[in-house]
Amino acid sequence: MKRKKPTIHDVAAKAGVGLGTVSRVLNDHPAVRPETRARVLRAMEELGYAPNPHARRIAGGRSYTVSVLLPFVATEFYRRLVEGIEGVLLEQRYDLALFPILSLARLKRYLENTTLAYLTDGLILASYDLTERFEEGRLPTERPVVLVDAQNPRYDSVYLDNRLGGRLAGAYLARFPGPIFAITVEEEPDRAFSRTVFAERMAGFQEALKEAGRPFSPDRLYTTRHSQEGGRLALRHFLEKASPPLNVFAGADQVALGVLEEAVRLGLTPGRDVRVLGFDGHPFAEEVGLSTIAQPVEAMGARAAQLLLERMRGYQGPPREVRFEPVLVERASTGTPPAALYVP
Amino acid sequence: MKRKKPTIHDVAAKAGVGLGTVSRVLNDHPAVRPETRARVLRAMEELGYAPNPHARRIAGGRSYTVSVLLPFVATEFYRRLVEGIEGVLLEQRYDLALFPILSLARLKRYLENTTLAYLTDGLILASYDLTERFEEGRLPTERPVVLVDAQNPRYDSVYLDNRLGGRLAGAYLARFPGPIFAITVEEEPDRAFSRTVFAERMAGFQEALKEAGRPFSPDRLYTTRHSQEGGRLALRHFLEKASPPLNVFAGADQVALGVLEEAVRLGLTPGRDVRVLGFDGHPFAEEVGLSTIAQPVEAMGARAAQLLLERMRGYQGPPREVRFEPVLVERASTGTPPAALYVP
DNA sequence: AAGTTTCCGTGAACCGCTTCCACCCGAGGG
DNA sequence: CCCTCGGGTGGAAGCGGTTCACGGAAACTT
Repeated sequence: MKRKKPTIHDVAAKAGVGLGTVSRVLNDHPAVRPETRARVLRAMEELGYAPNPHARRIAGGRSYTVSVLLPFVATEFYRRLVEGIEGVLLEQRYDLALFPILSLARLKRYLENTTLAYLTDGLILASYDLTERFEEGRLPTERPVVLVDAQNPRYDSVYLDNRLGGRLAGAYLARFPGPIFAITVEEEPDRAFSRTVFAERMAGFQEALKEAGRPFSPDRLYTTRHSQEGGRLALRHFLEKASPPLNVFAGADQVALGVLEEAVRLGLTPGRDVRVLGFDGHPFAEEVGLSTIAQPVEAMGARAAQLLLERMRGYQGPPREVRFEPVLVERASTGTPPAALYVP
Repeated sequence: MKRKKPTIHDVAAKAGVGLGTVSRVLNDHPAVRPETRARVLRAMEELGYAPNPHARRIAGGRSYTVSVLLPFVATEFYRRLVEGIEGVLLEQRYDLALFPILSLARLKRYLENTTLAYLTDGLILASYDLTERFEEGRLPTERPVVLVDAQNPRYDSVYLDNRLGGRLAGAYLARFPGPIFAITVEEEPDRAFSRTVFAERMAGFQEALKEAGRPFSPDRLYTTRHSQEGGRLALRHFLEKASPPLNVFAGADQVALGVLEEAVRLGLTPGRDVRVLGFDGHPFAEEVGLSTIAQPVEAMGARAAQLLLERMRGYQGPPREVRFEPVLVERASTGTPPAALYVP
């Protein structure tokens, strides 16, 4: 005896109101007396009613769902980003569907086809600026689009000033004695998509170092993938070139974590023998006392969601760019910085 | 002047037939004369018509979309798996939506809420046997469910015999002279979900080794994450314990790749100084000449999709278990195996 | 007190599709 | 030659919502 899902009719009957009224409650329409609204809401509650998004889509042209296209990369960054996006969306009774981009072929299907993904009300593109893969640099969709963790003149975009982050890192590490090394992250080679965030971080880093009178030589840069083990290999590599104390800037917290891990394993003291500065400001950085250039990932996600909501509600203005700034967070992994600038 | 999307009415008008006929063509109903069908199909083609899945869902109770819930882990495995699933589904005019499980909270939302995921016609759960997280060991859904890369008595499941794979690896490496090492993969600790595939592989491996009279001591097992760099660290670690030639079984191709990489970097010759055997049989293994225990990932995905299709079409039988067997693929990374068994 | 507004609410029409019943027509049977 | 029978087809009804024209009652107007 399985009961069918309750519909709007059931709710209307139970609350003793008309269909239209229930619908209005559902859509936050103002013309409903508070007590009526309450009655309807209670009926919904009791019936365990939830509107059918397909029906809403079909009838109203809106599905109350947005698609988030994101790289298929399991990092804390995307977890935080989605959390930020979701926070805002849920509050507005919107749902979100994630579309991991496993391959270029998948992406094309997402966009060219009339799949469910494509029938949502808006699109958030994370990290990849995929626009150039399409004609005229525009995605083949008529729905609003917002980019996050990427910049593009044609669409609203929310991004972090990675160069500034790199500069903060450079200026900070320049104050310490000892050689300075850096680790940058390379994407998987088979990914056709290019990203520039890590390159920007390193550029800013070297810039600041140079300005501080401590130019950075390329052989002190180690490139690896976005893994903890990469950081461990990097530290070993550095230790072959110089002896402690040394300073390491890692382009990503996860990699920095590997550096810390390996330092401890080798009997070195983080913050003294090896000073490590990460980039991201992920929760785990705090747990392990990792100094880092923190980026407000959740806030960026939330902002992107807001921009998209505005567009979905009809805003037609020119593309907006929202720039976020990272901040330096000092913790134990860099020890106590010298009061004065270090002069080599 | 943006044209609206064509609907079934437009197609009907253009083809000079009734609505019902177009719908029948759409659903492969047999009662349509071939020439009529052709005319309708041509009209669709010319109009660029694609049926609206929301409308189909609402009207017929079917949306022609299935959800795939999978771990948010960027590995070749899932790329292949999805490819296998998709191949079968597309053929049957089904669409698929991916739902990456970023966190436990997300999973709950996918299942408990009335989100899009939940409104598709069927569910494929990859890798995680999530059933035990719910009451009575059943997912809170009435749609058919198929597990892949996991086993469960309550649902149809498609899985690889990982223990057998490990045994194959053990039996094979036991034939070579020189010490035998192994690398296993550990999942991210914060993931609440447990997986046993790697443990099973290692169990089988040790079993076979023991049977071959070459028992494996635990200190020859290195644990790392699923990264290439992990393989590199492992090899370094092994080289501190023994000198070449040595034999390495890596629980995953990607890790094996790191071993090869590091071997070359250290001036060792794969297949002679270091014999490496991976697990997965991913395309890149062939490119680099990596011997491996190959699993038919695409076929597993395809099979899972077939099982699901049967269920969606009404099959009510008891849960089915489909077991796949891995096979050993010999390539250059293990060199030429001795004709006779090696006797220590 | 009667006419206006404003506020709430109602339910028919409709969104794009599936389903099912009615209907047409030609072939086979008596 | 009339009657079935059944394949092929058309279109109304309905899926679960949104929207909108419309109406009743209360609140303001003169």
